[in-house]
Amino acid sequence: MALLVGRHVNKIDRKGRVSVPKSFRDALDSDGFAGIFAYPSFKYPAIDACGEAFMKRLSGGVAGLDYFSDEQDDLALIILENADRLPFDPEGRIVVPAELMEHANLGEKAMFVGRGAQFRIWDPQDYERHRHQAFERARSRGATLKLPSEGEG
Amino acid sequence: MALLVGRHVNKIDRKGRVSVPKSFRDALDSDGFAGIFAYPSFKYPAIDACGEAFMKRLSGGVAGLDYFSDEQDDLALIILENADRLPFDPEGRIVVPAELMEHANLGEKAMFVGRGAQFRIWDPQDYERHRHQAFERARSRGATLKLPSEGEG
DNA sequence: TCGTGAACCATTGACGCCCATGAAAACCCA
DNA sequence: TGGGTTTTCATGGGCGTCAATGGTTCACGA
Repeated sequence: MALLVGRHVNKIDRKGRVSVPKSFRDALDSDGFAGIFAYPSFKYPAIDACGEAFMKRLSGGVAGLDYFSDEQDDLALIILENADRLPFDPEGRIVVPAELMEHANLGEKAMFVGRGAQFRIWDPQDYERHRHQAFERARSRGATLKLPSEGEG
Repeated sequence: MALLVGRHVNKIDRKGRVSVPKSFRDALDSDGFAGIFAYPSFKYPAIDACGEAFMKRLSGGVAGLDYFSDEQDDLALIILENADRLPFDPEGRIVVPAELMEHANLGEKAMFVGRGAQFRIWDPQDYERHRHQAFERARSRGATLKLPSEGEG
């Protein structure tokens, strides 16, 4: 699947509709279902989202996932139970359920943040704070990154 | 992939477009996506950039968490979340997002600096200062470099 | 009949595509 | 080796298309 990257701020209209960025739709629509799966993030006031392929990895083989450490089974279960299936309308928009709106503290705008195979939806201001903090932590720590060797990616 | 080397200064036009040096485009266009991925550098007022293959290594590293310590995981996330996918136009130019323009202190010109598998984009004057400092540091430290043996490239 | 939600249509503004120009480097041939 | 020619690359601007957005209509269930 094409990588989900970049940040896009879109408006949430009076009906609760938001356009999913075109590049995200393109990356996801090979997944079989024209829409996204969304569930509340554990660590942040944000919405985690992905396409059907990734969701199937969660539901099918939690065992095969390195993604989550010790409590991976529990987490996958919680994700599945809390996930919403949000189809695109003909213009590529979704309707964000009230529960998720509240969890992510969403108001007039929603920021879509690409994370490779998934993406997150934040309130733009919350994300800006979160990002700034993460940046500073990494900088003050003098963070370095060891990459997997070529071909393993 | 061919190595990215050399320094090139190109002009940023009124629309925010810059030509990516031809030699860089040639080295990257075997990556599957005709364009670059760009994200702000931690340590410098500069833009880090790479092709899709390199970005997928990062994305893969996040998904296969084993490769990363906690710190490295954070860092990879920050890179992924801050990355922009910048496609070439038919003339081989990209549009630099306002946020990156600001981070790298870019004005009328952009300097592309090859770094092997990636490259950086600097304001030409900032780079000159940075380069001078790095030179001095290395000299005063008596820097040496241990190379991997042939074949481990 | 009324309320809810989804499909349809219309607007606009940004972005990508196209062509034209200029400059520089590579190339060719005498 | 030097001059002339050709190709390629960087640059600038105009224009068309499409993505994002807002409103209205239509279908269906209560």
